[in-house]
Amino acid sequence: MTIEITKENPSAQVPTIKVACSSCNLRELCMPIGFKEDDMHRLDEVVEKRRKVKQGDQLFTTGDAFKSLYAIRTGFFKTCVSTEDGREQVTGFQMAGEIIGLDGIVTDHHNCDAIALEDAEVCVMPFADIEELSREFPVLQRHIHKIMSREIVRENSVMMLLGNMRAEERLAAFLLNLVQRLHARGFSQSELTLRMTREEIGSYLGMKLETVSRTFSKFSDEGIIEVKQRYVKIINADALKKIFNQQTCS
Amino acid sequence: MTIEITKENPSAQVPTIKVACSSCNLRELCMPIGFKEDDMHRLDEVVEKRRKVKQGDQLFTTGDAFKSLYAIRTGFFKTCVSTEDGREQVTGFQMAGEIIGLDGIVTDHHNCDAIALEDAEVCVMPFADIEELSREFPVLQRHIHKIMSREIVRENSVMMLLGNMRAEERLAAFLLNLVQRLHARGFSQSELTLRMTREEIGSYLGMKLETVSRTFSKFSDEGIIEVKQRYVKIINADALKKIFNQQTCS
DNA sequence: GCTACTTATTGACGCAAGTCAAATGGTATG
DNA sequence: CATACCATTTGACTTGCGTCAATAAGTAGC
Repeated sequence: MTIEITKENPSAQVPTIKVACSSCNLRELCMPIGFKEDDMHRLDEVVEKRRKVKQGDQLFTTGDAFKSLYAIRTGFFKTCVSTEDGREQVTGFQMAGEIIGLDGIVTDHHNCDAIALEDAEVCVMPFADIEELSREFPVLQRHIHKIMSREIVRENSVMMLLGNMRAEERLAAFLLNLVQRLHARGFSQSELTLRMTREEIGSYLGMKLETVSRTFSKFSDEGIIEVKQRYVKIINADALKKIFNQQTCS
Repeated sequence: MTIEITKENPSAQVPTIKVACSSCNLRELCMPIGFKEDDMHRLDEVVEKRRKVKQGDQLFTTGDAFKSLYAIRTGFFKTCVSTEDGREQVTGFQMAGEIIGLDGIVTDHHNCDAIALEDAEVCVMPFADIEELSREFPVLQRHIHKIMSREIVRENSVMMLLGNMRAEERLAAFLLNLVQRLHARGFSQSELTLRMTREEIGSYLGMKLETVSRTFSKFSDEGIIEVKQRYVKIINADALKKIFNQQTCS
């Protein structure tokens, strides 16, 4: 039995209830397109239940048994890995419609931590079910492959960022990527509220929080952006793109 | 029809000839274990043909249509991405038994260049066939998923390297990873011949070739390794591991 | 074996980003 | 609404690595 979750029925949003992808407004972000109407309801089987994660709590942590992938329904996450001596590397920031947990497939245990940066809700998708259904539906199979490939390609460009770029380029790339993803979700193309601290941005971009702060201030002084704590407004997107793309001088 | 390729029959190793995974000595590296004897021969269908790539040549390049994954049979590759202004980031080094091309799935076009660092031979595996067969064989399906997940996890640790570690730690990690993979292929645990230049190592590790060279010399002065151009001998693996793991002082 | 070219090593110096530190602004808690 | 605690900003100083440059060691072509 499937219970439709709507804004009008918020009390239905408890972890143990069956939920439907077929009626989810994020479907086109996390599910394949081109499904037939009939098959769509088979897809609903993938989502076992929903789970709420409070800000600051972990969805999973390194070493946890891997059982499911998670589609973010609401909220914002960071994933990170740590060295033995406690240094932390943020490996990504994830928002609604994105899938986390792929790191766990290879060893059957998670290889990073996923932490909610704001109160969040995820769809729990048992990986065994995903595999079974994707044997039946080539379009789902292809979709899963694309999601994993996309993550590989994303990480390639982060490596480029970390290996070759200077602080200003990194932050410009970061901001552009963030607004672009937010825009795809119906938010503003020029304004955003950061869900992470300067330290977390710095960890992701391979720089110290002071350098992040200074670079924000520099962009602000140059009239490229407006910053007030977590609020950022992009005044001159072209200037940001120019910093990111060429940095011809040097 | 399948023609078995052996050392005794080298003339069979031309690109257009059908080849067999079932008799390949690298099978346990690139193919799933637990296949039944009968099914094993179905697996042979995956490899369409072999392809030779000369040192310095590209197996594929950014923008090429994606059609196949490649299993490296012999030789050594680097994969890299570039910025518009020509800066290059090496995203990985791949050796026999490893799979390249996963970057192409998401957009149906390759998103990096794969270049042979020595004469190489790869098994061409059309992705459509892989997908079809993996619908039939869950063990193959799971294997593909694990390979992609492994790549994601590997890139996570490169991000840690690039974002948090100092030059010595990066090079120590690099050397340890390389000998470990070579050892798994039956080579020495303590000696290796680098297939890449200092510049390529530097690109991978986010440092300049001079810094790579200096760090090699420093390890050599400290008696941790012996270096003569591309030849490297690890004298004190524990010292390397210590540099990589803690770097407690700083 | 000579010439030309690529790769690697080493030194001297400069700078982008790190470190340390202090002040300020925000936010949560009782 | 006062207290405590973070997060952020900014300044002063340090440093690891980059840059530039010269030399040496390999390697390929003729």
